[in-house]
Amino acid sequence: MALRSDWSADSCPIARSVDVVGDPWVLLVLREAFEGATRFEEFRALGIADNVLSRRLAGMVEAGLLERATYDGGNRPRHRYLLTGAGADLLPVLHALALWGERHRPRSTGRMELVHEACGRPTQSADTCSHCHVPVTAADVSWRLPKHPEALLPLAR
Amino acid sequence: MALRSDWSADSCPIARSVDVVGDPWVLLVLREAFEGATRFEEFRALGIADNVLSRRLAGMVEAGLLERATYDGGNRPRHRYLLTGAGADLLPVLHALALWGERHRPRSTGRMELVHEACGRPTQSADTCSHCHVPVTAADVSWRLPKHPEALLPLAR
DNA sequence: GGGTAGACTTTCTTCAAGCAAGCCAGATCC
DNA sequence: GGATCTGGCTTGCTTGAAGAAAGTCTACCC
Repeated sequence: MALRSDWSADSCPIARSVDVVGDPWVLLVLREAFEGATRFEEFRALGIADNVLSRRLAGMVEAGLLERATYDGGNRPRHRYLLTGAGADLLPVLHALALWGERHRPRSTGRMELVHEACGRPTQSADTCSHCHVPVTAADVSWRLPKHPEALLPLAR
Repeated sequence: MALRSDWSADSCPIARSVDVVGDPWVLLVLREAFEGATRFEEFRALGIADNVLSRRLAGMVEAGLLERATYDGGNRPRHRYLLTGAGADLLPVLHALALWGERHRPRSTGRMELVHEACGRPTQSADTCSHCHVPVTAADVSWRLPKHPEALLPLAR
């Protein structure tokens, strides 16, 4: 598609963010990372093509959203991709998308809820507990997902 | 790029939203719309190619983010693209991107601020006034943009 | 009736998404 | 010790969308 436009030096912070996360796979890889995925194999569950996943992971490491850590899994070296601070700070973007999706693209099969651990209630805000009025981060929120309505999933960070 | 993946019927609301706004131009067209752009000619200022803009506007109308209104500008029929409720509800997504961009891709030239009209203070949340703790929508917020640091821009809705 | 403005449409080239297959190193099976 | 498996990629191919530029169409402007 010829070289896609570059907004990395745009004067608008929205455009600069779009330059980083204005891609479906980046957002979905982030979602998987928050849900605990760390290995190449785990991210494949998204249904992304291998070459695209490889490129995206490398790009996200370069963009500072993920960090590639080498650890040994049974004395063979393995890598995992861990959320950086910058990556974890994108949680409100995912939450805003989740809230919009629930409202404007609803499905009958179970809702997603963003539960504030401290008070146990779902919040309707992307970054604040709508009950306690305190800011929430990955450390304070768990997700209740449509596919596992009984489980409450603490987020990676 | 072969046909891009389709998440419109995914069980995850994040994926369903990504299906709609997981594209740089859609997000930037939305930003322009919040800043008051309504006509084809005005959106061109984004630097988007005409054919791409044409397709995006049509897609966003079909997705229910924009509404194409015909009005008469000097007894010749003209169109404008207006934000729908669903489009306006994407404001928190743009705000979350703006806050992330300011924090993790800062520029020395002026900050963007999301000002809650009622109290006059900038909020650090995507959808709540961090001072008053009330939810904020396009009706309650104005943007202070890096390129016009003196102006306070009320948002379209 | 020539020019301009707005809103597109068409044509062309380039590049990335998607798909499939291949590769390589270490572990595990037999 | 050869064969298979697993994880994490890389390579090759096809198709379609992004980008750039030019063309179209309608209506007013002078």
